[in-house]
Amino acid sequence: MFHPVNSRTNFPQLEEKISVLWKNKNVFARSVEARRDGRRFVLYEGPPTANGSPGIHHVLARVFKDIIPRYKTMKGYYAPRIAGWDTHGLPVELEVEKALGLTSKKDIEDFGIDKFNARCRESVFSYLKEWEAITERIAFWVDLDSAYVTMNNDYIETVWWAIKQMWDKELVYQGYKVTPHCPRCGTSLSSHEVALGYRDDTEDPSVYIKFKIIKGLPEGLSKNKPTYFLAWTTTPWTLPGNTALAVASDAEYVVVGNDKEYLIMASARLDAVGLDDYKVKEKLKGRQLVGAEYEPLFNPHEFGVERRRFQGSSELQLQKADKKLTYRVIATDFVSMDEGTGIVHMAPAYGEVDYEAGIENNLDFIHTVDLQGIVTGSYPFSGKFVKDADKDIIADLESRNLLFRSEKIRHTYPFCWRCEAPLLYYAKQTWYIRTTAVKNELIAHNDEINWYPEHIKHGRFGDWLQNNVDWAFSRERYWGTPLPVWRCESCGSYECVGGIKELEKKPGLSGFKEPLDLHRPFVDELTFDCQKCEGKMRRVTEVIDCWFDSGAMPIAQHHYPYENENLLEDGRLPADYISEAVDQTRGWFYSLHAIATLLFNRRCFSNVICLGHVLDAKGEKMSKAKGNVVEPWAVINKYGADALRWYFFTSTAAGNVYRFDESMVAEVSRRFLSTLWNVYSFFVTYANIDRFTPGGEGVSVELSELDRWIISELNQLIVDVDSGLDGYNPTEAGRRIEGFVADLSNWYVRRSRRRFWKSESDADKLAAYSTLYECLVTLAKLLAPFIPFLAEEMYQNLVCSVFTEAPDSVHLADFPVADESKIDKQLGEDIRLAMKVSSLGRAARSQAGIKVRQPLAVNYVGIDLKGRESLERVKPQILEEMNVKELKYDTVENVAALTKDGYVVVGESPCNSAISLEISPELRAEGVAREIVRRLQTMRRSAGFDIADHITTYYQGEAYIRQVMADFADYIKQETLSRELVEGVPEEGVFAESHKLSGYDIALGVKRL
RNA sequence: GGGCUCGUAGCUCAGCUGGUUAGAGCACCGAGCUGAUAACUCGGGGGGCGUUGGUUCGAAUCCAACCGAGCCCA
Repeated sequence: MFHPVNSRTNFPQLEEKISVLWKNKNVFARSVEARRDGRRFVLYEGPPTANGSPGIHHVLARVFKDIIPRYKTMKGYYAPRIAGWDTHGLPVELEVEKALGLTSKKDIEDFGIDKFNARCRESVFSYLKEWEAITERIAFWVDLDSAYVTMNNDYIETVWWAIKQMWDKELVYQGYKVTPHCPRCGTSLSSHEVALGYRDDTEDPSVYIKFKIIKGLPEGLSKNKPTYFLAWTTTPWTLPGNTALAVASDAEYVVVGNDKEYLIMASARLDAVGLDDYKVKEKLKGRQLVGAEYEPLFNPHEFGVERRRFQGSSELQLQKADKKLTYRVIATDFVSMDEGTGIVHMAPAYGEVDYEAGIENNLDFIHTVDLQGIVTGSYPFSGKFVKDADKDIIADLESRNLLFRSEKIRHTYPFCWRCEAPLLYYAKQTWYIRTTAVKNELIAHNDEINWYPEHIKHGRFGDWLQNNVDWAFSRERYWGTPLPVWRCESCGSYECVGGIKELEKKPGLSGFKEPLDLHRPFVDELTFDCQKCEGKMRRVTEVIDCWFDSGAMPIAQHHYPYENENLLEDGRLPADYISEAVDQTRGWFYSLHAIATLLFNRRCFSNVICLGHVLDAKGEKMSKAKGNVVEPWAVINKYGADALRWYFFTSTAAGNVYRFDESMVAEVSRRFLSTLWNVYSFFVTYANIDRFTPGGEGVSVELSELDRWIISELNQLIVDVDSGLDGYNPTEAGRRIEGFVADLSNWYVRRSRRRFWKSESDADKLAAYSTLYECLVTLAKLLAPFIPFLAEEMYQNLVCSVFTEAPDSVHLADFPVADESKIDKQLGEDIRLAMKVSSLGRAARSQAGIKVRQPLAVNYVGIDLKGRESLERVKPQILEEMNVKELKYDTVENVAALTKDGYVVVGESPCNSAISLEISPELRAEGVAREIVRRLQTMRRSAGFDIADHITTYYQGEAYIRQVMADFADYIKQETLSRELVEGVPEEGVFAESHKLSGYDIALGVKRL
């Protein structure tokens, strides 16, 4: 006996019950261990930060991370999965700053780095419980107990080791990077923060400056008059940092002159600048200006400022003092003709594009401002804040006749969202990893990766690699893996430390405290002796980008190479599979790829499903501000985790955006899960009535054609689902299962109903039970990776309750293997056609107003010869489904012509169907008998009888009814489980009703025996 | 501003190696069936396949530009 299954169920409740079962039986761990001898299958879990609650998009990623290893486990792979937590980074710091009311780096330092970092340490696990709860609730099977944590000493030590490896290969260097910088908070802002602080209508200077040309003058100009390039800026304070002018190669430039001077600018901007009273002397292309040299507005060497020069990368070389310094004109592709003069002032220290152009053109690089926004050096305006220095600079230029015009404009400018100080784009010293040195390898290894969807490979990710720039990986912050670089206070030499033992051996080490904490400020106190001089080595202040932390997880989670030293050989790197959302292409996907390439020159992962984002029902991004964030718990508690999982797997291709609407999950539950459940419940109900016990292997039963058909479909399904999952396409695989379940429910079970219902337990009935049983058990296994709860419920009841020797969880079972010899493509096509013809027949009946319950003599089908053969093979099914005595074939044309003989014809290419409206007395009587049966069935139900209850039926009626009751007595008894058909008034208390059937009055009564 | 993706029925999605009249599910309307099924069956309304060009005998499908959305980067 199976446990009785109600046709309705509460999925969330069921799931929680199953969850407990798994826990009690330790199923996850056993499912992994059982495959210990199998080939390894490695999932890397991209670590989330547990300082906020998990959102619906996290559920999406986690179920995709789950399904593939579950499938692989069932296929015999050894697939341990380790959870991980990302614990460092600016978001964590910002959260803590907010909680403590701190607004600047100075605030943090006053508060104390030790106390601040202690708060960060607490904060990162503030939602750990909730993360663990949801992970378990959605059945993302991952080892939470051995989770790696990026802030642990072992983890950090491996990260240090990784940096040291790169350091030794000279892949780490110091350069500059232009970032939006708040001079008051003393920190860079992320682009997200910058976006918070844009202000329209900001008043700024708008000045036109003259740069005097020294060399490369256009010919034919009077040598007596000076010639200037005219450039424009809204940030005069960056002018002392100017080291080049940029033009557009293809644009037209003009030389205009008056009696005192010549000016050069783009013709397109002449009117806007208002040089009407100047005469055009010459026209030329931008490229003709390239290389022309001009005099700096301020020679840095005269004001005690250092001058450095790019060497083709972010590295800079100090330049000697040069009294006759000149700068030159370069061509770039970003010169705008919508504002300014078409000649752009370039200050590589104070603009991102300027900086990039600096690298490309080996320009000079000059810093004239410090991090507080104060002008350095010995300029007349030194010591002033940049925005205050503006007017002094303008005045200075005017006094030297280098100012053409000075105005004010209003435009949009970014301010610090916390302190409202104007942001400065500022080149800061930063540590870089020279990823460009391995660019070819990055590209080559990307070729070895299977991307789903495929376009990411050469699209978003491939492009990113093609345009690779060195990784600026240091952060001037507090809560992160400290950069393991020490600098000598006296000679300035650097050393990189790659591990704790190495550190302990450093001569003169001081500040080492137990218990060791590799975070600031404790590492900052570790000093040792310089090997080159008598000086002391002190750690630089930076921490590293937390993307480096997470990108190092393949080795750091195993504390490589200090432990697990064989991890490169035993299949743990590369991973077989990872999955995250698309925004990780330049985040985690990249950091994994880059680090593995830099360290080991191999790819880091072999297959990756790159997920689309989850948007709200209107297609808009979810945000707290909009209030459209979907709370995963609400959905899970209402519909269950399986419904949500199924929605994520099948609603759209994984790479597309998800337009999340709760009603979609509801639909999934109704359409798919409850259909499946009802087939299951139907089976259990009838199997229990008939005390069916599955025979297991080796018991042969004579299958009917219908059985052979669904078994054929089932085996085809196994092939399809297997190849879908093997190809990292759960969507396609899931949709196939949906199709199968629809066929199973709406054709196989409907067509087999009578086989289950009939009283005698013959071979045919056994075949039906065996077949449906096989379908359900196989479905449970196929579905296990998708909807682990429901699959388990079915398996527990269908398999475990019968076969004590079977694995005690569906997740310990093997994935089904198709028996391709049972796939009968022809039979599949035959049935498909039978379904179509049945549909046409029903349409014809519907049009004629004749119920399916009324038997008809003949059904004409217009179809080609091949179709006739098909239908002939499955004829009994059609006869029964259509309730006709005979099926006749003809050409489509001839069948269509039957209309004029009073037939009703319905057609849909390539076939049609016709029925006659004539009904013989015999057929009419049979129809009435079926009406009576239906009535009695309904009454049984209304009376509250059990399906298997036997009854006595009472009837009264006119002669015709009595005749029908007599003629069809056996049939009626069998269908309604009536032991007797008694003519007469039922006794007191019997459930009775009166009806008019086909024009005849009838009174019926049913009594449970 | 650049890159990638997406745009097909009211909604969610198929179709897109070019080839009859563009499909499914849900929703809606009408009818039917009902002792497995909040299921099912039949019918109906609802589509200028984002727009505009081009290639072709033929374009939802290939190409180009544009528009809109999402993401990433400026």
